[in-house]
Amino acid sequence: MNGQTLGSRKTRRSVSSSRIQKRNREAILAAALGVFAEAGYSGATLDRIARAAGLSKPNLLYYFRSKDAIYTALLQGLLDTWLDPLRMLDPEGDPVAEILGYVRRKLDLARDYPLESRLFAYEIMQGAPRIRAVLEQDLRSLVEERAGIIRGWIDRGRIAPVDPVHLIFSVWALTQHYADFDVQVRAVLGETDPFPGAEAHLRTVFERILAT
Amino acid sequence: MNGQTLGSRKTRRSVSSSRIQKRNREAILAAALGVFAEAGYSGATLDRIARAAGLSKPNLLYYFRSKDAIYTALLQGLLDTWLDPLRMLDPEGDPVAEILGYVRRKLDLARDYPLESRLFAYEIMQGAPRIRAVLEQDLRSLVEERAGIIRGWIDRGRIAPVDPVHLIFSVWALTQHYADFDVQVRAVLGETDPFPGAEAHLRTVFERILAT
DNA sequence: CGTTCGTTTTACCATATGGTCAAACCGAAC
DNA sequence: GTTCGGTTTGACCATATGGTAAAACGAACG
Repeated sequence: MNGQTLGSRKTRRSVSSSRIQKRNREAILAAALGVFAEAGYSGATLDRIARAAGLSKPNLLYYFRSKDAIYTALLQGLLDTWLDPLRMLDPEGDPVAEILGYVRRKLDLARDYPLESRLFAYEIMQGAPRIRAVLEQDLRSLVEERAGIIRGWIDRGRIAPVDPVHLIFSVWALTQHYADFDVQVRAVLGETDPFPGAEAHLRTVFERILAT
Repeated sequence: MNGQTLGSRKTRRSVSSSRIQKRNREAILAAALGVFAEAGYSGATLDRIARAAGLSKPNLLYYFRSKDAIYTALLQGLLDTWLDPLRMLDPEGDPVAEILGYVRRKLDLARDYPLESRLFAYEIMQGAPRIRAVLEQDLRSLVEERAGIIRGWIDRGRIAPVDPVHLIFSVWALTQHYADFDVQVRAVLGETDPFPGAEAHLRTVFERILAT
């Protein structure tokens, strides 16, 4: 039985150890998220992650068998959160409000989880080596399904005709831009917080795109 | 006098050597662009770049004094090309046509120079350590100036009111998305070439945003 | 031919980095 | 207090990688 096991028999002993496990694994993931998001996969070092997590490098490797394992764990936990806003599109709701709500939730994610956004961006830009399969299956079918909903709205004349898939791409692009290219955005805007402006802008933009 | 010198006295000798210099420097930059764009700065190795350029590593370092020098040279050459489309906004032209033209030129860049796009994206995402100053000065003033033009069009009622700076961000985001997140886009679309669809979509989108 | 000078290669180095291992540690149960 | 099992550490290793030095190469010129 090694340390990776998170099983929960053995009364007190294993309760307290699993508590430590939980705490440390979370600390590691949090630290790793910061480092990976800042430097990308290859730019991140175990030393930096360990230091950020307040552990020694071998101790870190006691909780995750490799750098890759940490990275993969992060990605795995991310994907669901990342696609949730899209899943929330309600076919029964008001089309414009639904899409505006989607945009808003996505922008909120970009604002509140910029590290996660960047991590994801790095992975995709590198060719998505570890999540390509997920993209080609889960993501693809989710997008197709949601695009179907949007197409239904268009067919019923509830919103102006647009390519639904490219519309979804546009939401991704416009919202993630504020997280991933944060530095550029701030360089242009000065010290102002970009997000209030972004929110207003995106609302206007999508209202106009969808208006019948 | 070392090899870095590109001076041009000494008749034939230096002509032929500068020819070699030019050829090899170009080969190195081309190779490095591919490698950096694929793996990011820290993921790229001199060995890979050298092999891709058909040179040995020490030979590579005969032409550029360091990995950083190669990277910096690439970035430097890039920035101008990247901002050109924005510079071409003609205050005298038809507002909608001008902005649509800008979008189109930017999308063409994304299609024809995806490596450059990704290189740029990596740099920004890493916090733009080597071009932050340029962003905060050249880029910022260029955007402000061009935003002024757009604002003028709005004031004269030629296009619908939008925040001009966020409008420019939107152009960047929407066009670069197709280059930088290419893998994701293709995963969703299947084997289809995304660009024809993207072009039609973006034309529609910006027409609606700008329509009075 | 032989010198010259830009170019290329061979051999090499220091450091960084992912990862291993066995010993030490430590709190809880007996 | 001793034992037990999970946890932590110090020492260490192999490899990768950015970079250097000096010798070898080769085409042009006298």
